[in-house]
Amino acid sequence: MGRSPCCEKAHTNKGAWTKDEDHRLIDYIRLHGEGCWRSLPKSAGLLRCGKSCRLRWINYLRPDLKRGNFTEEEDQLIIKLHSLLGNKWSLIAGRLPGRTDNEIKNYWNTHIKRKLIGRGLDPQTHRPFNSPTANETAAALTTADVKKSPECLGCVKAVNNPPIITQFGAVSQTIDFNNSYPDVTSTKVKSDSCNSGTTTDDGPTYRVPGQTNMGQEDINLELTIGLSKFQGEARNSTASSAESRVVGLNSSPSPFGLFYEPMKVEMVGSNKGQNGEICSCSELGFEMNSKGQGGCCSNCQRKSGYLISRYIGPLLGS
DNA sequence: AAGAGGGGCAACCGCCTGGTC
DNA sequence: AGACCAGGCGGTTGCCCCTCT
Repeated sequence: MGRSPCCEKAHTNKGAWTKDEDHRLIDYIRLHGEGCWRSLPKSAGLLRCGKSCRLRWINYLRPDLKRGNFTEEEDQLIIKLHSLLGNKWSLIAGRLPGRTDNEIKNYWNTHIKRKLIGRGLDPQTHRPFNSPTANETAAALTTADVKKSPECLGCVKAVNNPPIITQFGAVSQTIDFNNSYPDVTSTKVKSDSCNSGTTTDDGPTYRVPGQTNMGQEDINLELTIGLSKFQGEARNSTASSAESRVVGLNSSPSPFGLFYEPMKVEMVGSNKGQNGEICSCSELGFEMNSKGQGGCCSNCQRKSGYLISRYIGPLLGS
């Protein structure tokens, strides 16, 4: 089945954007907000494809974009994230506020790739070129894996044959589920859509599919597994002095110790009554989104931000 | 000073996914 | 269930600019 073009290509401009076009787009979005990119060009008086407008806004015009060179910290973070996620630029961007997937992708291809090669590392596998297992290293979780199997890594394993995974290879240590998230079992975690061992008592260990330990010692990923600030609060949920507590979970916990959906939070103490949901970003030490309500995360500003924090936040530490 | 070559990056293309009807 | 649509994503292209000769 063919698809109709996203816009009438015969009457659209292409190539570099002019200042006038930028201003029209900015003004329109300031007035009406983002969304409905298909109809935006006509409404804004732009002879552009809706997709082109979206790209221009997201990659260049958005006011919260960070301009300038990448810092050494950002470099290291990108390398870490790429080693875990592969070319999932949008996920990586979700972890770097103010940076876009396109920017990171370009930066990777023009700078970091070369940097790693200079260190004798394969930029795709993050292993030394002479590593005998370099070719065996598969990409980390794919977007498709994540989207198709949001319940737990057990389901992801089913997508990623072979399914038996008993070791966490992206880090230099194995993760004991109970140790990495000791309170999951004591806070009545719902596991309504998957029963493939997410809350077992015998402490199963996991690894990211396709990754092994071999060669990892050559790259100090400095990954840590630990409880986040918010998890710490949840751990104290029985204490009367706690300001908030987890009262429900939309989904099961991951073996990484994260929830796949925003956590439902009941505020107690001085904030009583301001119940809502909290983005997993909070687990990384960020603030709860405004008024504690669910929806778009005020920190990451994008859905992929949720994903990144949900899936690998704890691996990176808070 | 001018042309060649390469790097950097904005923008485009085509495919995928999720939502709706 | 499947067709359709909008939005989103990763890969690639092509232009501009800088450096080198």
